[in-house]
Amino acid sequence: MRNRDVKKDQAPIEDYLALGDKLYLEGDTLILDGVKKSNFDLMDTFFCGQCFRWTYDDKSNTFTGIAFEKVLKLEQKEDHLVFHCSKEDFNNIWKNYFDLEVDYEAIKEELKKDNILKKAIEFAPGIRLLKQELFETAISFIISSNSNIKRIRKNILDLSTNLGQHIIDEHYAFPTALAIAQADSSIIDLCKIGYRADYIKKASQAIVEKDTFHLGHYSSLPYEEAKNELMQLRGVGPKVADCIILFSGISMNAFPTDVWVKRVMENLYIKKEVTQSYVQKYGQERFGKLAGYAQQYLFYYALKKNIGV
DNA sequence: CTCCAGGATAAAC
DNA sequence: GTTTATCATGGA
Repeated sequence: MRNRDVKKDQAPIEDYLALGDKLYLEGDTLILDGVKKSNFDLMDTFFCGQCFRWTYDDKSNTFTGIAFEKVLKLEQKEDHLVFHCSKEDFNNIWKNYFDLEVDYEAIKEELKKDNILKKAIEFAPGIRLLKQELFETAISFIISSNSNIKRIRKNILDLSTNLGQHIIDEHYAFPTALAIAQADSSIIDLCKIGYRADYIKKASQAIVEKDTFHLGHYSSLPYEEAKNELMQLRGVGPKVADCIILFSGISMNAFPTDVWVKRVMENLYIKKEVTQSYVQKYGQERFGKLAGYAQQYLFYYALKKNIGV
């Protein structure tokens, strides 16, 4: 950063009451002032397993990601974030993508009444739940099944490079449903998705045929109905459906239960071995409307602390 | 070499 | 309705 005093003298172009922050224009960047790692940590947010298209360059201390057909570069400073984007893109895309109008301090305060969650939250208090594009989320988590995060990231990068629209430099948008539905199998095979290649192609074809595959439709449905409808897609079972519901922002009541969440819940809460569906319902009932947030804090905590292994 | 990875599917119980 | 073998690929 150049000179904080200069920007402080300017009138903020917008207030963000949820964060208690203000947005300033500075050259061709935007400054979101008053953000500390304790309430928004880019590293933990991008690498806690909810998304797969962000990278970090430690030489420039810059995060680069692609979403909604836009490339964004970000920097985290001591008390502010630097957005390399226009005011229009910030307001139209990133403000919602980063969930900036939701008060995470209130959410964390509520969840920290639970002593176990308190430890998980204090381990990574800066995680925010991204509102990701519905189709990208669906395909990404179909690919995630029985895989690992490193490989998922490469699969999605390859898929975007081969089938997505070129944006700038080496960056490509996530492919459209039509692009995957019509893609030649030999091109998808280049991405080394394995047996999931058939899943994403059939799911994409079904999505192209549907006129209801959009956020508004699923958000208008009760959780169970949205989940059942998503599970009609090839490659979407209960866990993947919950990931789609949570990470695209359909409902924050979802509690995706993978091996790590199952382990941490069995070890720290339930104190015995149970089924996956038992853990999923238990989490939803225990954490209610905040189940999705609780899940992500617990998942990351379990993953990094190797709980239950 | 075997085992596992943010699971889903079809088939068997 | 609930368990179980199988699925393609890469890393440990």
